[in-house]
Amino acid sequence: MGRAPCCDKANVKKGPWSPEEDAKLKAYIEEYGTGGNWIALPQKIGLKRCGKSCRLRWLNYLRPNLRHGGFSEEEDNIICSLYISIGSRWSVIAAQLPGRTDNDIKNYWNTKLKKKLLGRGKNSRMNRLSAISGQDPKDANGGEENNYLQNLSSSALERLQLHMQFQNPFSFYNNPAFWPKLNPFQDKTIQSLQFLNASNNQNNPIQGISISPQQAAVECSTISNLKAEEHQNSESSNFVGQSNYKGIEPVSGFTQTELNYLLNNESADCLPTLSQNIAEFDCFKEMNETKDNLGWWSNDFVDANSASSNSWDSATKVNQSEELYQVYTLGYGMQ
DNA sequence: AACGAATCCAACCGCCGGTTC
DNA sequence: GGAACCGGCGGTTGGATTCGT
Repeated sequence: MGRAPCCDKANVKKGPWSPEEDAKLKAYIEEYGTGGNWIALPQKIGLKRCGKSCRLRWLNYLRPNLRHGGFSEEEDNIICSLYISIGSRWSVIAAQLPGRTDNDIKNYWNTKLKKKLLGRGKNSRMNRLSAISGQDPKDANGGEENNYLQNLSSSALERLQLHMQFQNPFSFYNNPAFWPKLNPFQDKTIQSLQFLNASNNQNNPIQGISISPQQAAVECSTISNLKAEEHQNSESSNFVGQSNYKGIEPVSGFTQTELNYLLNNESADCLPTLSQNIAEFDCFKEMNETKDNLGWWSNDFVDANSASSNSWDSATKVNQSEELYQVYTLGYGMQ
């Protein structure tokens, strides 16, 4: 049996709100509150609107103390940092920015901040390729890479790209207590890695691999429940302080200086590791060009997932880890 | 000035989890 | 216990606006 619609869609108005509708809704809520029932609200007021639409209008536009546009650099940093840490949980991010709505932040990220952030890295790569080859940067970045990108969800890709710009000292594979029980997906990864190892020249082991296939598979797996719970438990305690967002220490480990560099073109001279990584920044550079370093994967993968996993249900975990598995296997030509 | 492309953002959609009955 | 209901959320859409040629 299907779910009953929240309203009679044939008799509700859709589209932009008129000033009269806004005034009615605002006046009623300010005087009587929502009454704990958005669905019944439009009928009480005499609005031909869906209750959900009323709720959205109130929350995103009419309620007091809202700010629109004009995001500060500090807010940019917070949004960026939180996005990298917890993903597209806009309501959580909005909770750290007084006066901002999740919708506003989501739009701001999608239209401006994302481009600002990822554009930097992309340009760095393009410029580097251009300098090396003398080619037009647009041509230097082959179509094959674009095919990889098309196979990824934007969220997974963005966050992976951002994570790749930094070295994270947290070593997942050095902490067996965090290793989850293997599931079929992980077994698949193991098999792929074993195949990869077997097909590689035994005398030419992949340089720099410091982990076993089992360990790599663990890293490519869904993040362990332990890490998820750990983060979930720590999440609320992180978001405390004089202002709402003071005290946040994102799981990604971005420092203020690093974020300033990414967002505001500040100097990276004082960031040897960062500047090195930025200069080489591209999602699949290491995969495509060297196949010799899995170090970034272990840390970044684990970190990206652990940070966002606290809201995953089991199906989502599988899907997201599958996405990252795609990153992994596509990059190494396993598929 | 005119047109198409790109961008912005308000609003909608559908899913999920919690609550109520 | 489970169906119905509701609020909340993130993803997506499409109209309006701005930009580039």
